[in-house]
Amino acid sequence: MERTTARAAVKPLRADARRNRDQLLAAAIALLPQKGSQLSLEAVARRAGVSIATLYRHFPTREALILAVHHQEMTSLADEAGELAATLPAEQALQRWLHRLGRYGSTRPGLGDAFRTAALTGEELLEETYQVTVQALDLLIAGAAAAGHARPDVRGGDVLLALCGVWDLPDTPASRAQTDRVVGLLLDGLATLPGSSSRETGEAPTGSYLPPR
Amino acid sequence: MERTTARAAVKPLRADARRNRDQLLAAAIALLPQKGSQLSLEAVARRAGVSIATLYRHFPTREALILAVHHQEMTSLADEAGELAATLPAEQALQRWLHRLGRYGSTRPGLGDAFRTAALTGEELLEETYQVTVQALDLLIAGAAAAGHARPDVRGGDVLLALCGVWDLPDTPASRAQTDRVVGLLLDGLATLPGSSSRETGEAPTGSYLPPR
DNA sequence: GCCTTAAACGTAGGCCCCTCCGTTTCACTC
DNA sequence: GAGTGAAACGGAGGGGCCTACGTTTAAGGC
Repeated sequence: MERTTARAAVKPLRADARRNRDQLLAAAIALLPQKGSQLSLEAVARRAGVSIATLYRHFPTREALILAVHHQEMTSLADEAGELAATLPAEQALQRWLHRLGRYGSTRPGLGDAFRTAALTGEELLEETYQVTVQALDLLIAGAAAAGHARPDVRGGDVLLALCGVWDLPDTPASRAQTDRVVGLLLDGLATLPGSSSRETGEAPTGSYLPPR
Repeated sequence: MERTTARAAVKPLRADARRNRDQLLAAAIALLPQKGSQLSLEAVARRAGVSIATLYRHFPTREALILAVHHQEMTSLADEAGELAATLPAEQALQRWLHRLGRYGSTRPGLGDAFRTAALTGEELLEETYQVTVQALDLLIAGAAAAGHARPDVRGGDVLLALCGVWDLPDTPASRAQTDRVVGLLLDGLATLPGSSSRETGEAPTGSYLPPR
């Protein structure tokens, strides 16, 4: 697992750039909880004491900024996935972590939007925070599949996109319950192996094409 | 089923208003396929030959416009749900229709975004097109649950939100396959009854609170 | 300590979003 | 067919998005 691929090759930032980047992140962290994914980028720049152009130089898109804010937390959440996989039966590891991910995302305004956009703009760009999350999911799914407790044909990206659909909702008891229901639904779907599935009787998709990677 | 609730009570529009509304819809239909959910509302207004204020008067939000564009098609898709429920075993009806919905949404740029926003802004406003879809899903799920082929604790809105997360992707073979995988995942999750579920061993959510409605 | 240069910066401007407010137009009555 | 009120309309403006382009500044060599 080399999730920090091609990271030693980056030049260190110039001092002023480093400082501005940190101030932008701090400003975004302060404004995100209230404004969610529709925070004003100009407001972030103002609060950081830099121009809007500087913000765009460091974070070329809104989603890049939001994902950068969550990068550290998401990375350590992904590390937990590795630990769970090492210490628990594969099935439980997957269950625990997916519940954790569900809770995490539903209390982070804007994260769902950012993940969706990251998935959309093509995984080519290896949007880092997104990739870290998908890889953690892939790891857990592969583990459970190897133990015969999950189907192998579903990808981490599939589960993530389905899950983060409910993250946009405001954080209320009702939407927390909804997140739990969706997590449970996805887990049960994952645990249904081909053969015991009821899917064969439905209108079959035209082909079971699986994209590379 | 009275999905056209409180519809006879609305006054007919004035002639000019009716005309402008139609022209706005036509313009949106023409622009949506290329631009998706980020089409320029000013461009829609220009193409329709009206001012931007008129657009906002008819469609107070971007999502209202997009959902209005899809209203007719979504309504007839929802009608098909009723027909399937009447002519097929409940389980198959659910499967067929969900696959159909998956395909439909993934070829309608902007629809996923609009549904997510409709869910977010509170179902109080009974955003019509959204409600029609959720009700169709609820109907099918209830039917399958009554036959013992679906769990009763999952709501149409849950499934819809999870599904439309993948709709934003551009329409490629890869993303069509992804939509199929997610639909399959959700169907299998729905078909897993409490008791046969593997969920009990995981980290349990704090409560099984179910919101009213 | 100066010089150089690539890196980083801010200003300005075009476009879009959305709303306020004064004006126009339809529909209905007499 | 003129009058009237409510409904619908457009212009204008403040603010955010994003980029082009000219200016400033940090970092390393001498």
